Amino acid sequence: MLKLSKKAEYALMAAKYMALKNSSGYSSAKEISENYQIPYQLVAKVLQNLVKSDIAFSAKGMNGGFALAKKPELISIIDIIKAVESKFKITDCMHENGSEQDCSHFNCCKIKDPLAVIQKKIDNVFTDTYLVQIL
Amino acid sequence: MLKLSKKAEYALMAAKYMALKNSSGYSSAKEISENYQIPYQLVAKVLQNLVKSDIAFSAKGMNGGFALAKKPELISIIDIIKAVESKFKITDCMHENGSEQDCSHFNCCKIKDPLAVIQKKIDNVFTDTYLVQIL
DNA sequence: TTCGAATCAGACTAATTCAGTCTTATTAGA
DNA sequence: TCTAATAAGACTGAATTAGTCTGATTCGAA
Repeated sequence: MLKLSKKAEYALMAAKYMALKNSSGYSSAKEISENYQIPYQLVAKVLQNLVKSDIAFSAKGMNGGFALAKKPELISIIDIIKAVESKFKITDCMHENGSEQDCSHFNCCKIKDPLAVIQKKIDNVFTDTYLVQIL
Repeated sequence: MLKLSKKAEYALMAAKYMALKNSSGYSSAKEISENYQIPYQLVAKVLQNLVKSDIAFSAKGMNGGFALAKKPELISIIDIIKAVESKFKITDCMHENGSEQDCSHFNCCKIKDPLAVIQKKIDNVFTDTYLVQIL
């Protein structure tokens, strides 16, 4: 319960790798996979997600790879995690337009509002931590 | 990801029910189940867990049931959640005596320490919220 | 003293989620 | 044109979670 997914962990690790490599060229998925002992396919997928969210960019072909799009001081880890995990909430209903679809208790729920307060505090924990702090 | 379990939700709801009922006798599992639309067996199990953790006490037999052992101002919701969920960590290794058993990366992990800081902050969010705040 | 309403406990099942693999396509440089 | 890289999605197996079922125990009241 309340666990981060492997995808989220791998995304943080990959971002860290690229940040440490700094501006010295691209990091390939294979390179990160081998250095940090992460399954190749998973790192590759996670890196693609980072590109889609404009946290990193990629170059195809030989000598290609991935690199951060911004400085580590400017990348909040909540953005890294959200790039790979859409559901980042303590309950299923905890999003805009939450409805009975998400939870049969939606209309009679006794703890929705207090949990929303807690959700906001947890969001802040991640929002206020930047990539540079995990290097 | 990062979701609370149903057991945790039900525990908070059950605690809230008992708190609202205040000192006017016992609340039976059936009563809570019907009022808050929670499966009977699950509420019953959750209530038993609360008793084991000294958050509530029980009375068997007819007219028996459950009641809070302390005032809602004195019950932190982290205790309610921990009563029903032992794993309350963002990673498997995030506990005393974490080892290679928990995660094959344990000895080479690049993000363990920063995640421990985040874990502590999340713990504080729950520790600093009391039952009285979710009534 | 017997019956019913309640707690207590644990095994079991079904559903969902998650981690990881496999396969194939695409791209660009040597 | 060959090779090393990204890109993308389907598939599988494992693990977790939600919920059910069954039965035992306890106490009070009729």
